[in-house]
Amino acid sequence: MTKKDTITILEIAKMSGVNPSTVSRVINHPEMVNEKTRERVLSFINDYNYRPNPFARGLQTKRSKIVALVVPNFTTLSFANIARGIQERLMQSDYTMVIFSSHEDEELEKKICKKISELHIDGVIFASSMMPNYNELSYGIAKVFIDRDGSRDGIDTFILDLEGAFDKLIKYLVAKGHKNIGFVVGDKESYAGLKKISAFQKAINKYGLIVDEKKIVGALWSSKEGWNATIKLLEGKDLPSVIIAGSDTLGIGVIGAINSKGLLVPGDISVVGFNNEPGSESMNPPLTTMEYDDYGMGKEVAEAIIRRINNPEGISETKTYTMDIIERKTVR
Amino acid sequence: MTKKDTITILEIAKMSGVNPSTVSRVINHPEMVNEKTRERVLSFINDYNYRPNPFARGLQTKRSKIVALVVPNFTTLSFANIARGIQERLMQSDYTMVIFSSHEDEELEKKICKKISELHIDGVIFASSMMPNYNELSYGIAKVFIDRDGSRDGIDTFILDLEGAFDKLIKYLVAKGHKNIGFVVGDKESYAGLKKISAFQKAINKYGLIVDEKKIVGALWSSKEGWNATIKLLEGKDLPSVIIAGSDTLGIGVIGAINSKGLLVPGDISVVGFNNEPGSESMNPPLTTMEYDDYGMGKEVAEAIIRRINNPEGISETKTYTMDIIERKTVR
DNA sequence: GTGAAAGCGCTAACAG
DNA sequence: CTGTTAGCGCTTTCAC
Repeated sequence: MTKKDTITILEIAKMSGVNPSTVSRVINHPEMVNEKTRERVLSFINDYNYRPNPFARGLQTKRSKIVALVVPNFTTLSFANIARGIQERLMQSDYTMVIFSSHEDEELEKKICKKISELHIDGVIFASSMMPNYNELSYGIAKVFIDRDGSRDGIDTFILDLEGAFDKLIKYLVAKGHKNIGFVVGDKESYAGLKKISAFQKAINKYGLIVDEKKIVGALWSSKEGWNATIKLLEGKDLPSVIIAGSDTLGIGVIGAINSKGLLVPGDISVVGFNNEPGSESMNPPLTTMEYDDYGMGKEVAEAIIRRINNPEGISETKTYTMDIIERKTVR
Repeated sequence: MTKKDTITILEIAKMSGVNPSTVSRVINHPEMVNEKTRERVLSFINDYNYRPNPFARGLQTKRSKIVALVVPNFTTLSFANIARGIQERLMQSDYTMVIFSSHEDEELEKKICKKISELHIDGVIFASSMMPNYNELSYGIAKVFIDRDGSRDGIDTFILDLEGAFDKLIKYLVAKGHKNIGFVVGDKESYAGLKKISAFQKAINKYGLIVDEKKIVGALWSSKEGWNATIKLLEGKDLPSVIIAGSDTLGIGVIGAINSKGLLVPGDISVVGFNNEPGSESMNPPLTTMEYDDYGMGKEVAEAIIRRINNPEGISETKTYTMDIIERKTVR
């Protein structure tokens, strides 16, 4: 009720004593308008709080000023932080963000891509999504990938350097004397799981250890699953001296399982998590974990998609984010 | 590239040998069209995968088929689940969801409301948002409230029954012999915090205990804050026999702090969390907590906003969600 | 049951 | 630098 319902460009034009097209120029190409005229028009725009009707504008420009973010789920904290960064940066440039969750379901993702095309969304950010469903998108829509390499297709790419992360981590563990390393991955079939496994193996080899497949156990991404997977890991005689969890949430379960066997962390077995999720600092004992700047990544990703929308032809870039070890109390 | 770029209603009309208005009717009012014609038109629509241009349609109908969800943050898990429910239900009816986070910042929320009006969004779902910034919205936009009572303003309302939850919980604790109950609230200034405090006090009184203000300590919503707040609670001589945490995340810190003092959970002090966040089942020991069906709530909320969009005058409804105790191992 | 025509509000040539 | 004009693609009276 605060605002009069529909003030149009025509009315602003009349009041300012100019043609609608001049008002349009004031908004879209201010430099083309004489300063005096511009100021006058602007004052009416402000007084009446005029905003161009996005439908009419979109019909003409074929731009929606909407960017979509496609994530595999809403609950992974890291995505929430990325989303926050994206949202903030996008708003600055007058874009609106819509989020879609694919639930790691290929069919759903296909539907989402269709929807995105139908809505005439200007750009899409794919965060760790399925394979190339994105060709379901209308041709020419701006794209940015998070955690999936699109550089061959000329798509800007933001990658989390998992290989570097595991390199750092294994090196650190080896330096502490650990040789028998277990890994509770998370969902082995998921993209994130697959990448972690390969990075893990690579680092294990690099530091002269032997990859024991039995020490790599899968679990869906919940603590409970982490617990169960860890129990399996603990069944044999040959106990690992440290267990890496694919996420801190998983780590909760790992520690729980270890304790349930009457073993202590880190006295008997050390534990490392991933992502520095809230709570990990206050666990008992506080969990050593790996982290990166997801919020900052979100900002940069938003920056990239805006750039790409305005310059579809520009050469694509790849940016890598490194992870750092947050040392706390679960590694001995 | 999969799809030809722009197939319009005109082209479909030509191919089907009818007027554009007939195609429009097939889509929007199929019952007005002769069955034969309808089928023929429909077959072309499907073959060419025609979808009405949302700009043109919106310009005409003043509807965007977009619903906004305004949340105080992206990271609270309960919101993520609500969002998932909303998204799923909305997609079924061909609506798109946009999410905005206000960061509990009133200015930002005001800006968001403006933006929502500008975008001609059809409906807004406010999840535990600030005071009545919603009058910043354009008049007549459909509204639904989560966790804030709008019934006096004729707004559909979905409430989490915190009073009922605390009633249940305190009753349960009293039955187990607890008389000295501490409460690590979370942010005392936040809406959620305020409501929890008042529900807590009410229940305490009802069961004949005395409210000791010193036993109600604030904290921002992180585990670390929960830890610090708990340390304060544990400073006096008069230790509580049970501590309620405003969220499971907080609960992690509570348990950590208790342990850090050389005390055991639940041996020395019992702990109860809120929201049954993932991981709480696998904590050590598994955390007793309160839960409700946030995902289901999301679905119903979406249902309500769609109903409201299509029938702005209907009488408003209020639905209350109850919380249940998930008994695990932290209460003795 | 269907067609014709107008117009939603805006932007972008094209003149001047 | 500014006005004129056309038209984006759709829905909706109003006739027939």
